[in-house]
Amino acid sequence: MPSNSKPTKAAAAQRITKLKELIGKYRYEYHVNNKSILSEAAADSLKHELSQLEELYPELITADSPTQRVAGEPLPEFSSYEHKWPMLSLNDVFDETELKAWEDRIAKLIPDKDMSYFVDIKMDGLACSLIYENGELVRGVTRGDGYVGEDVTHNVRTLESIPLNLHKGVTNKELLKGYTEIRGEIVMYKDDFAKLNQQRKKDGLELFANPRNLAAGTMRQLDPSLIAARPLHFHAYDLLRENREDISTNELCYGYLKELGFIINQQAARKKDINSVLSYALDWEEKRQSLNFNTDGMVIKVNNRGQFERLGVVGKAPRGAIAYKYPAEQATTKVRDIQVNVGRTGAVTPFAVLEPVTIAGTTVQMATLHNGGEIKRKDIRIGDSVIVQKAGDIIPEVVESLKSLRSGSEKVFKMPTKCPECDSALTKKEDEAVLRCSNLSCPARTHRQLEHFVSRGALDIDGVGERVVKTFLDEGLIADSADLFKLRAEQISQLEGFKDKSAENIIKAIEAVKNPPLDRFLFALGIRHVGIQTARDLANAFGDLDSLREATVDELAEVEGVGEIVAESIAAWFIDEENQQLLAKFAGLGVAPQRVEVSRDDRLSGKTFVITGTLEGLAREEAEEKIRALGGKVSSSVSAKTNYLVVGDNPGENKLSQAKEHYIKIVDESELQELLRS
DNA sequence: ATCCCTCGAGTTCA
DNA sequence: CTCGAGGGAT
Repeated sequence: MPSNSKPTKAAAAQRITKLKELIGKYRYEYHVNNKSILSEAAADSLKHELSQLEELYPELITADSPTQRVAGEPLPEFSSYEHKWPMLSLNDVFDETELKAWEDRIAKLIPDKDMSYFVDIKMDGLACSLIYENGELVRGVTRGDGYVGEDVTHNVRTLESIPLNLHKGVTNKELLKGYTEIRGEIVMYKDDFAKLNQQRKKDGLELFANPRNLAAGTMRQLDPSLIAARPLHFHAYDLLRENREDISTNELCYGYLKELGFIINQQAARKKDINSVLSYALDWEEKRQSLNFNTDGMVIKVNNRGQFERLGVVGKAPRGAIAYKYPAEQATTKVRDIQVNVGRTGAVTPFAVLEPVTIAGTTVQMATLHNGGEIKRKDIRIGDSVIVQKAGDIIPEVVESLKSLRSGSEKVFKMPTKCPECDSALTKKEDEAVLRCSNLSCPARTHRQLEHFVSRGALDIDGVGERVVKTFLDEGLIADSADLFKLRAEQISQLEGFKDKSAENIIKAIEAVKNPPLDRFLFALGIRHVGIQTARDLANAFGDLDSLREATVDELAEVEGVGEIVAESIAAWFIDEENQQLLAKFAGLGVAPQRVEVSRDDRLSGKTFVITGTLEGLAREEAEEKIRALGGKVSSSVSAKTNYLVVGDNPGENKLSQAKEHYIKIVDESELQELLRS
């Protein structure tokens, strides 16, 4: 959590006031205007900070603090409707210990031997209750504050997944008589959401924030025809009757819901004990990305509905059910500082140093800010409270700064005008976003270039990574990439942390890459705009280093994928005096790239592959290599021209949904192997 | 001139 | 993984 030292009482009081204001505003917008100005996770994070401060200074707790009350207000535009039975919320648990504590609590209250559980995915949508009289839909009501909701009958009638009449074929005919209430969640599927947003992007409209907000926003439209135009779906999870004996277990309940014509989650299942519940929940924590709707956890209920009733209600939540919440993917924290990094091309990129915060199970303390423009656009200042999330589940990103929480001591960050490494001037090209160090031999650039040279995909020297490169540079053993080939084992073994054996190994590894394939060597040189793909195209077109060196800009630009800008950049690199010396140095040390052989086997020619997720049998690079060897192309993003999407473990959501959209063939690893063999 | 596709560059943490 | 820019098709 933010702030590790204890704040003074005055500072805490000030902070508490601001937190209360912001959380209050969030609640108001959320419940009254159905607008989410913060994600639930971010709001939770702020509430957590608030309750921590209140714990520190209990005398600062007031009755109107968000930590003290629970309520919401119905929408003014719709008429309110009082729920016959309140739509309670659930208490949360976050880990095994808390889950087992819940089990202990209910076991004490009901010492039955035959306790089993019913588990379902907790959908991130809009809770809604449907009332049927004698089998006919008469009313739809939103959750509201749990006691009073909004009458959205006209709107729910437009959803195709909501039957206007309960299906007569149900095995329990009682359910078709009298009053029957069906509860469930209205959601928008992720692929539908992506499609809608893509269309809006094309039309230049502002993008929707997330499926839940869009579903909620849609339901509060007063014109039902607008709702019909948006793809919403109702997934049922509960059925309530005056006579509770009509349905004895939740498992049966789900069966009836299905028979009555409702969508239920396929993943819902009965579990015989709490350990099976836990492993099921953990299993879905990993697989949840593959669901077509968002979820932040699982709902666990006592399966027997009689037992559930007997357990009763504490506060605003039933004892017999619990929400097992997955770790949030968003949290709030503070920006301690903003610093900059100099990259291989001299690009200066700022990043935020954050108060460490746990997001989705990992501790985050840094996040890139991309460039000065980004900082300005998001108005991020040193000392700001910010919302941080993991983009694509891996890379942390600062979503926004919470301006209303500012105390006035925050500092505006200015991009430096001089290189932090070598003090040279920084320049920015017209309408380019990045700032670059003008000094071609800036030590930071040399350093990063060397790291690139030895990296995977480039020369890939075994045992030589970032750490070792830095040591060699600092100790003055090398000044450029060619110097690596001059190294002797005695020089290395003298350094701290290296033994004779490891020094030998490094020398061997360096020797082993003296004749790299031309494409890798070109890539390793680090010419601007020449990545591995372009390096490959160039290697294929020119065959050897000398022909490439002598090529004119026009000749270079004839290569597929190389245009004027890239051609100029390549020619300029070879003309540069220092680079010529470097190449001569390589030649003198016996470093000679191999000509590339063009493959005869072209069974996959004309086919474009994209890989997502982790493959089990072969490394990603190997797979790419094999596809290329057979004339296929491997691209990094899915488009209409992609032929196959190879899906491994933990696939990227985006690629998957785009592939589905373009009806691209999706293959798993074994199917890929099959393609490579046949 | 405009759109779509592809590639390069920079990035975090375990 | 995401963003933005370069290349090429239309």
